[in-house]
Amino acid sequence: MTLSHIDASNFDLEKSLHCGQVFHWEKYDQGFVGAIANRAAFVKQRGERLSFAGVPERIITRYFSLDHPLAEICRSFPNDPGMNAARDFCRGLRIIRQPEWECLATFICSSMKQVAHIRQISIALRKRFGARKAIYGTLVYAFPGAARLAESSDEELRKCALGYRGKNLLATAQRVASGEADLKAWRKLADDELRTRLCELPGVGVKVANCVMLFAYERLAAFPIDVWIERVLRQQYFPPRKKITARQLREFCDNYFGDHGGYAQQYLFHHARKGGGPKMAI
DNA sequence: CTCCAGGGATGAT
DNA sequence: ATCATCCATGGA
Repeated sequence: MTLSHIDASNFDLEKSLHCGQVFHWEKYDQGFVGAIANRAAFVKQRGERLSFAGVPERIITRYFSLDHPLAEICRSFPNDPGMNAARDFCRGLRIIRQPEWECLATFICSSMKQVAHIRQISIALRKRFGARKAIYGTLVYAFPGAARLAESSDEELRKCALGYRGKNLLATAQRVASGEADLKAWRKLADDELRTRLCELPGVGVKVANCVMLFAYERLAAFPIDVWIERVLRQQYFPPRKKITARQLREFCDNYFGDHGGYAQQYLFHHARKGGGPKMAI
């Protein structure tokens, strides 16, 4: 399998894969192997040169959003100390374009879980139900389609260590497989309408819906609020010990971070988790 | 509005 | 080796 190379300036592969948006990539040689939709891919980065195998260039460019005007997006962030520190720390981090179902299913499983555990669930589902592919003699697994999971069972899903989430995943898989929930058709919906539809699915609340909007539907303003980001926001933007309702927090985020709030959220999130940024329990 | 089940990894003792 | 902690959703 031959390696191809492209210029990928203002891109950080490692950060983009490890900031909590995708969970199935594994280290291999100097890079990573994983599935992009149903194909096995190898990717590695050396400076501004991105090398890859297994998929054509357009798939790589699209998946890693190399077409996003990242410098412009970062300039649109608010100018405050916390945001500026996060912007510096996360240089090159891009929001990955994930297939809708793969993203939805993974984030249903993410509820009440930490990144390390979501990884295990994602890999377990892929190994048990997904198509097996090989690249450089290494096996990688595509994420199983909704139809495959819909014909599974609560018991079988629970073997993938997802506990009570199995019930929600199964019910949502059935709605997607039956066409009752048409994830592709939802692309044309406005943000609020899309969020409403996603929240009607079992196991999907506002937080998961916003993750799916950001990571699968290119809604770059969607701002998922989890406990991590909530800590960051309270610490950086609100007086200590002042009581702020979830609603006020939501309103602040939507107004303050602007059209690329989802990018700002990822940067704040990744900086807080990995950057030793604001002091918090890790 | 508040309370709490739920599962399994991870960190603390 | 056991114990406490983490945490989104949904339902009481």
